[in-house]
Amino acid sequence: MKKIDILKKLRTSGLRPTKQRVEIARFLFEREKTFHFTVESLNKLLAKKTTAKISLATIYNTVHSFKTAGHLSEVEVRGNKSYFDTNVSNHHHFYDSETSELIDIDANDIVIQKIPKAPNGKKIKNVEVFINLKN
Amino acid sequence: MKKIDILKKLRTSGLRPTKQRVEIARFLFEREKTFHFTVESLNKLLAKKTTAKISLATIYNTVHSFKTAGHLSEVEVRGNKSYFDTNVSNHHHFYDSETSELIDIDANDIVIQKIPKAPNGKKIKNVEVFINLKN
DNA sequence: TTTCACTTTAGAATTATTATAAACTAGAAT
DNA sequence: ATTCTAGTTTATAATAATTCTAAAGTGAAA
Ligand SMILES: [Mn+2]
Ligand SMILES: [Mn+2]
Ligand SMILES: [Zn+2]
Ligand SMILES: [Zn+2]
Repeated sequence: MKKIDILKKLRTSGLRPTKQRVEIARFLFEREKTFHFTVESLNKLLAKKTTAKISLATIYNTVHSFKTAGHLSEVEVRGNKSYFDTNVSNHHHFYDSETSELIDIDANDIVIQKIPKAPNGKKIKNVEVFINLKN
Repeated sequence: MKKIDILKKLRTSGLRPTKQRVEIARFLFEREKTFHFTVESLNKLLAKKTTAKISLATIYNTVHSFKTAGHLSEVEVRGNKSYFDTNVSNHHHFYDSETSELIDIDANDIVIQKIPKAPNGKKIKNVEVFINLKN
């Protein structure tokens, strides 16, 4: 992903490209593979990777803006901490509770044959599969 | 579920049948259908239902003991609050984000045809499906 | 250069949960 | 029945994750 795309991510999130936001955006989006993270882990990684200091509040704010804009998704998986995901397409996850790690599963790699119909008056928004792992 | 079974739930959880614990256990287990709850919602419901005052700490402790003993399961579903489930068998859920409600889906009502194999050195512990609902 | 809306940040506040430690209670032993 | 004691309850403190607040900083445009 090029720098121009980073600026686009920010623009489409309604965010001005400040030093801090560009650092965060580059760290999140300039990568090949999906990145799963918590705000805590992102904060630590950013502190190691970059010279500039970025406050936790800015990380929370920026991550939420990206989520609202659809550039990040949130994965419900582990207790009382939020997990975020740079993969915003419809997909599934392995979850390794030993390491607290998520691994992507492509939507096409899981095929559901039989599914119940939604309760009265409701519709199905999406289906999420978690495959929990053990050693 | 009879009172004798309630006492068994407590005994098998390593808990003496105190007034508070019996109240909690009866409220959780003397019902036909699955009950999904948070500690907060359980606390409110118990406060309405019973005369005796039960402290929040006791509710947390008792719920955790039941979970450890396998009489309750925890469902990862909504942000930063824990959801518990009186259905401890392998099953799936509808999740209605409008009402924050879970609805059980019998394991047999979802059939998965194709599933990826676990990553190197890992095994599949279980598969959980969430069907998110909208209006 | 001044302006001013937007931004960052430290720290306070809030929420969910867990830990602590003093007062209480159920049984067992006398 | 009374005593004893390990287990229990509870208020409150501590912790953890997140959100809020308000003061200081920044930068593009006037
Ligand atoms: Mn979660
Ligand atoms: Mn959760
Ligand atoms: Zn993912
Ligand atoms: Zn359930």
